[in-house]
Amino acid sequence: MCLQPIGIPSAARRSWFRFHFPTPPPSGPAPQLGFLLSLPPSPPPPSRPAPPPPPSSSFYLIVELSAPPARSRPAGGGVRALNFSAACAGGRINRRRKLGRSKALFTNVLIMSKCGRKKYIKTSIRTCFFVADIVSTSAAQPFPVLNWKQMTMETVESQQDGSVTDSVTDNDSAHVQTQTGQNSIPTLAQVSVAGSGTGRGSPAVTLVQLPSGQTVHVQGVIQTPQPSVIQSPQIQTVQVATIAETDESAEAEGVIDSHKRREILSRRPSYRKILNELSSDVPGVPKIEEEKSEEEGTPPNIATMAVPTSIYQTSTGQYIAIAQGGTIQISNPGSDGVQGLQTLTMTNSGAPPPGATIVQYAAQSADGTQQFFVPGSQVVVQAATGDMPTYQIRTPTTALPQGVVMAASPGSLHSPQQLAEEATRKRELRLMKNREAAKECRRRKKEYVKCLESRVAVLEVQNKKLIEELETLKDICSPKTD
DNA sequence: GCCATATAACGTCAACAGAT
DNA sequence: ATCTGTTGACGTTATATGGC
Repeated sequence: MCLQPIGIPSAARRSWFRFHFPTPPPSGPAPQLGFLLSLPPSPPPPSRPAPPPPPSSSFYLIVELSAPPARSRPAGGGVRALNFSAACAGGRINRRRKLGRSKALFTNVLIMSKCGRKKYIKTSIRTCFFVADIVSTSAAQPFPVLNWKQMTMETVESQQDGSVTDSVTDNDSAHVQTQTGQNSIPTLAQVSVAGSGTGRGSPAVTLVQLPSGQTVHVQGVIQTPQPSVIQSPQIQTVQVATIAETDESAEAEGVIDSHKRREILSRRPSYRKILNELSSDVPGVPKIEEEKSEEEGTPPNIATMAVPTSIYQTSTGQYIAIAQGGTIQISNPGSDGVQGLQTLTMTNSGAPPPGATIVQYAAQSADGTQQFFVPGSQVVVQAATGDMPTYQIRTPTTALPQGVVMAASPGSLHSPQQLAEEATRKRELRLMKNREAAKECRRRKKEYVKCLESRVAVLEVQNKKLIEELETLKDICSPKTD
């Protein structure tokens, strides 16, 4: 299964992913729906089917739905499914009415698709619905390894009247029939609700009934298909140890230690730091890119301004072009020094797409003094030499362009009006940057939380296994009374 | 269908930390 | 000292959900 972003513009408020199955699901008679499941494990999955995973005593059930979104994904719409599992492709998981609002209670489900306003029908599984096996919880690979698995889903008819709407009864349930590898021995697992927390933030408890009759409690079942980057307790331990080693003065040790401890507790490391630290430890985890500037040679006789950071607001969304070493070449400056054709040379892919109309464009020079605002400009691909495409930003003006403002350095500002304009521009620029920063921060936080939840789920399963093992060993070792 | 509530994402502000 | 990035807090918005 490949994970691809659905065609949502970058300015969209949600990130949605659609799972594409390598083969279309067999169009067998309902309710038996067979399809092939794959997840991107590390290393990359072989062409299906993958070797059967080792037998495991427990698994996570991750429920997702079919029907692709009918329209652009609305805010909050269907998002509830994400509360429960790792990704969503549209549709939703219906909740049982009598169980309150807690997202903990998404486990007893019917797979349904919205076919109209507040009308839901049973639907075939087309996009994602998968069972992930946890096959490894070792220290070297402490996170779930998700394997390919061929599975069959069986929907259960409503025992009431068969109509599947919002009024799902308590008897409704979802059955997942799994077939591992070539064995094709169906094992039936029933998922039912075991918890009843209804408050915000109450833990999700899923009771998974295994074919053997064994039940497994799974809390906070969230799986990320990519390698997990949980901050492990070991890393925290190392950090503390390092701090302790740097304190050489025995006298001040207590004071400094407590001070540093306070520092550590007062503000935890940023998500970027955490994930980057982990990415260096966990191979295959992409690093969050740091901004670097790199010098570019510039042709002579062209007015050139280094652009450490450029921000574009185009008609199709906002783009932040981190012009790493990029330059803005004013190849045809007008009398104001800006009017005319500007050529933006980018060294990364942060530039707006060709054809995008720039609503707002702000560039700051290396010394932080000059800014341009060129609304209405258009991005045109001028040339693509090597890996450094060149874009032209065409201003729509004839005479002095509307909205084109060239701000001189602060030292040359005289009137209060100019100062006010400069302050306004700076504020707008900062707001724009902060807007993007907040978005990025939220994204990192979400990733971080997902990882933590995944870690919790793994550790709980591991804990359960260890308890079982302990009980078994106790039984073996305990002296027989009779 | 209406309404209250839940949820997720957003924008902004402010505080803080680190870089310059 | 100043600038800039990061993130918690807060209010807003849009939508789904559930009860009536």
